[in-house]
Amino acid sequence: MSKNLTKRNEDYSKWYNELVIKADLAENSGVRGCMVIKPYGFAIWEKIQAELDRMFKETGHQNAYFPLFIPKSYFSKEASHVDGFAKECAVVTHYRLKNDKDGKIIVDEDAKLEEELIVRPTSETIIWDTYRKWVQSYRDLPLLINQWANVVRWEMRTRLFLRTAEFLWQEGHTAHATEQEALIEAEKMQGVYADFAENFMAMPVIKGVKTESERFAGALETYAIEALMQDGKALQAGTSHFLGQNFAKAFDVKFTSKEGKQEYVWATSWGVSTRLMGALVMTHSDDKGLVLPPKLAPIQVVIVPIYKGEEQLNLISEKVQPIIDKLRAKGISVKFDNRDTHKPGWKFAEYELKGVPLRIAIGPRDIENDTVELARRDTLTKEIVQQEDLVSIIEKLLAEIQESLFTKALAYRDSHITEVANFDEFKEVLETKGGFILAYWDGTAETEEKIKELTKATIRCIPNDTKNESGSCVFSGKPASVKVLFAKAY
RNA sequence: CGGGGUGUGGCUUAGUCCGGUUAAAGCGCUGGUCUGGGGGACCAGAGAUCGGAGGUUCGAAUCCUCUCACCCCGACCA
Repeated sequence: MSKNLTKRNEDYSKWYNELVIKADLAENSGVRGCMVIKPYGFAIWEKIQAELDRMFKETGHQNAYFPLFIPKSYFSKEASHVDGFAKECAVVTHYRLKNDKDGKIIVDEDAKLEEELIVRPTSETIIWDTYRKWVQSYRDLPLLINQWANVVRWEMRTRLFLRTAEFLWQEGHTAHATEQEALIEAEKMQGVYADFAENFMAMPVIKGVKTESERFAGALETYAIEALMQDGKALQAGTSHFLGQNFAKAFDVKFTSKEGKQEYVWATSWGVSTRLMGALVMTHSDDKGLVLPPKLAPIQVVIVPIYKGEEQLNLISEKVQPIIDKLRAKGISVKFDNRDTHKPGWKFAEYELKGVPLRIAIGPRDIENDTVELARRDTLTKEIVQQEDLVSIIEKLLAEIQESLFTKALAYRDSHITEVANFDEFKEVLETKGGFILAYWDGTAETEEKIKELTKATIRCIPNDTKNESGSCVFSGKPASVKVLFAKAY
């Protein structure tokens, strides 16, 4: 491992790429655009999954699993959906290989599929084709299903976690009897995502709705949570869609209402992906490596012994064991790194790189004084504490770190929402300061497109808490009734 | 998919323009000794058909042709 990470202010993008690899989160694979998620990275993802899964179930959802392959005919039933994904689909055309005359493995042209299969870029079509059979009466509704799966979107340019050709995610797909209920569901899940982002990832997000051009292919409304990264670029961290009756109509999913009438069901879908890993990295980490919020850190506390010779190590191990037991009893994950193959200094740097929130160092001096050295990853501060106070201090500190990461990220985010009144200011802020720009927008796709062309900034969302005010559009000067958030985005 | 670039031990690179001993260095790896409160030192080792195929030549990492892969910048996207 080379010693130094590129500094964030030198090259943020390079810093990110290096960090993901050096912190052992993921690496590129032999397959273009596809990553290998390494054990440490996957452990974080598992924590994200576990918590989200709990939240989904708490809000009444059940998990299920639908196929990886989608028949092309299903896919083409919803027109705008096809338009949105057609350009990035992997297609399975054959089902057999054979040896050619030189002994090379080739595709067997005789084994052509009657109907080609799309590798799912998302599962709306196959799920709605299934829901048709599941839904007959209003009594079968609502249908509240989630699946954890991988999906494939054939991206031209990929970056670990932020955009990969294959990624892991969850996709919720719900069916409701009324429009109102589906709308509430879509908004509810946006709230679940925001809650998760802020309380577990310690990442402040803005809840809002997407403009028509940024909307999911096939949705009537897309609710999103938008986060701000340290380099001033926005990142869409989760989306929840109100699909109206589009998929119900395309797949003929009807139910008999209480009144005995045949009606189409109302739909939502919502998802977050391994992209959250990228968001997590870019929200908190620093030039020394990852900084993980305690609630998602695979290792919350690491203990590094400092010793000379086996005898001292044994003595320290004895002292450490009750500490480990007490911490584990409190549900805190602890690693005692007693490897003799690495030096303390090396380990310190290693765990800083990996973002372990708290580090305990314990050596002969501490044994004498019944103390340990306790170091915080987020502030890089160290203090000497008495062993008897250790567990309660750690509990408090973990909570404090979680809180402080959020507060710090929030302060950064809030100081990077800049309201502008005209387009010169807009460009000025975008170039010099970055972040979100709050401005009046006339509501037209033309304006949105022009601004994107000229500045590369897009409308990230119309914030939920926006007030109905009137002003003039930052670009066109035409009357405008909403303020929206612009930013350059990942 | 358009423009640019790079492929040399596990990693990062030098050497390529201008062909000529046994392909070089740092990191990492293995063994050992000393060490141990912030990536420690020294000694001794292992490890490369120079991305692949073909060609030119007495001789190719170096020149030519083809091919593959990856990276960066654009268009597209969670």
